[in-house]
Amino acid sequence: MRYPAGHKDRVREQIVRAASRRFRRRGGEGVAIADLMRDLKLTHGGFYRHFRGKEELFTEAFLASVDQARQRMITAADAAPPGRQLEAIITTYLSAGHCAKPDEGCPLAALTTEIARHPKGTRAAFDRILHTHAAAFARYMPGGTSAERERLAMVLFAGMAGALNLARAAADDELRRAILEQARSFYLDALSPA
Amino acid sequence: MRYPAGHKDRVREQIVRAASRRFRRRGGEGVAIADLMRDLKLTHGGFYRHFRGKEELFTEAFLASVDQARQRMITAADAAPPGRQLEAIITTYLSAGHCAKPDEGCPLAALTTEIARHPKGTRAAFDRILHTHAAAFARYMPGGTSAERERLAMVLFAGMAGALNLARAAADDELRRAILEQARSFYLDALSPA
DNA sequence: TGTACATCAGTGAACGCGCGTTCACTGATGTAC
DNA sequence: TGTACATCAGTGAACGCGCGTTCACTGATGTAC
Repeated sequence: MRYPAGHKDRVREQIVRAASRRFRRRGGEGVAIADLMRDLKLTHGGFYRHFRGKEELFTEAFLASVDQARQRMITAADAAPPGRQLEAIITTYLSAGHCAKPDEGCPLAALTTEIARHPKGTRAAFDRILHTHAAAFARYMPGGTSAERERLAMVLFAGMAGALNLARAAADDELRRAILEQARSFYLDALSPA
Repeated sequence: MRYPAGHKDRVREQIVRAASRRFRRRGGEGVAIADLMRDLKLTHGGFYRHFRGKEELFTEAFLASVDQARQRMITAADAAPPGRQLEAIITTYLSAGHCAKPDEGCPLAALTTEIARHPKGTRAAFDRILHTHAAAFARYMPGGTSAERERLAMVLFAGMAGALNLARAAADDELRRAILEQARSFYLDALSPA
């Protein structure tokens, strides 16, 4: 073969990684296959050696970015002192840094609205990753059964994603800052074991 | 003139109303001017007698739908018994009916993510309507100064919008129902004057 | 009162552009014999 | 070992389509005289 063993897999991974960033920054319809491939020093024709089409890439990139975001967030949580992991999750998620970098940030914030408009197959994959995601965070949540804590994690992340999106939409820096701060104190209060 | 007085204003209003529904259902890039005009038994060329372009329509339709959503929500709140208005806001917003009808529902849920990707002019208009919106709901919020209650209203609506979007993205009906229910009890608890 | 002209919301063909996808081709390497 | 052929990731022209926008035109009514 022309290329060394593993070459194709590496290229595919690069496409997925680059796509996951672009999708988060610009949304599904704001990303062109040709631009994406050009960034990787490739041409658009080769794309179809790796994916059936754009929808497949979107789904795969979304799933990959959820996994990546989860790992980062759990790393941040576990770096916190015992008993303060949930606090670390909330303050990290609702930080100015996360707000300023949608392309490296939580794909639930950047893409959930449009996933609601995607075909059912994509949304079924969404259900599964959402479950995986929430299950991983359930242990940081207060409350009853693990199923309850899992649902609470879903609602917490959904709520924080909503606040992050609102902050990102704000044109005024001071308004953005105020939204993030208010959201941090709201979710910290709401989930403190009072 | 060919058309009676007030005709142009009425047509413009119809365009804005139809657009606001389509934008909420399909997103900004999912709406074609020609389709929109065809629904109103008009042709696409006439659109430019009313608007400078699609961006202007998007902004105007968004603002109009926020006003409309606010009026509906305040009507629902004020129909509740005294002391239970906030509860009415939360249960109405997070109802299965609202979840099932994005085109008639809250534009903050349907469009905030993509507004974050719009030009600064659009986002400045967003800041103003957000302020108006939150100020109108501040009186239902618990807590200190009116500025604090206003920011709390922003965070509450952002959070509920996040939960609504998550529920809309879910492919499974049971998951959708569970997200809405968990979100209702979470926000009710968090804001009950405990 | 009648006639010529101006107005302007709406029409629909046409333009230009972006973009997803297809396809014949390339060329380096692997394999068969 | 050498030669002919197969493989296949990547190339880039081309196709088809949707869509935002422009523009010359229509025709009913208002206005000037």
